[in-house]
Amino acid sequence: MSNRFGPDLLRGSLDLMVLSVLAGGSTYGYDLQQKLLAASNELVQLQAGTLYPLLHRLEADKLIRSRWEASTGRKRKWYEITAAGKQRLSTQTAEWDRYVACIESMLAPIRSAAPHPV
Amino acid sequence: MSNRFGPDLLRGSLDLMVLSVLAGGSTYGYDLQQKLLAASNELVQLQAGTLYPLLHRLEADKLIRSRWEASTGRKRKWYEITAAGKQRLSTQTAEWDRYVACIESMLAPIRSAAPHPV
DNA sequence: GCCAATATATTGCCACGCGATAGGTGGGGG
DNA sequence: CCCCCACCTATCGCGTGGCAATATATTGGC
Repeated sequence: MSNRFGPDLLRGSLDLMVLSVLAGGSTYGYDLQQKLLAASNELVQLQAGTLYPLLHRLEADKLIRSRWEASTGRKRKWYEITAAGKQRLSTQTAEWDRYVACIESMLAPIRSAAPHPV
Repeated sequence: MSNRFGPDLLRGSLDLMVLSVLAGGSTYGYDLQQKLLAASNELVQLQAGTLYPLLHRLEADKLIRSRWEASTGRKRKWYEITAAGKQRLSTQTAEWDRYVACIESMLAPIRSAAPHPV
């Protein structure tokens, strides 16, 4: 099964989501996937082919940092948000807010156009 | 100059925006571009290479309908939303709402994490 | 020992925003 | 009167990134 949102919707905010989860504490890929699933009320079901390339991109951009760790039992690749990542999270959040406000103002007339009459 | 939002953010909601504008009345491409610019407070500056292919896609999907019209002076291609388009607008709006709620719930802990202390 | 869940990774496909480019029309100023 | 410029639509190629499919290894339970 794939994602409940279209791939296009996700595209704008996947980085934001992942960074925000990692801002709440370090974790590894598979667990991140589960956390997103839970935090989104089962709506964001990230595929492995989406998740891992994304993490690699974020790491290449120095927004996150990784380390192989076996102390917790199984060998897993733990990710941690960097200072640059936190900064990006902040600017991305601000852009997200502007974006939502923008769309909402465009949808306003539609919404008030009585979908169900008084 | 390009769009003020990244291409990825736009991707999820461009259809929604265009349909919502057209739901407010028929118009032609160039004017739609200006309307979006104005309605978004200059934030959504759609390029021609984005706008026209998008309109053609929406028309191919029967969500909008076009007609060359010269009665208003210059020859322009007028677009009108169809019944299917209105229906799509409605479902897309609902999905948008779920999407925003989802992201907002993920951002909530970040926002409450004292960006500026009490 | 076998199987399912856990865990990471890669490849190819495809959609689409964007920059660049092109072509045509109409009106106002020189 | 003609030229320029704003207007208006269109297309091509590029890069990005989500996704399905696939591969591979590990661990715990039965």
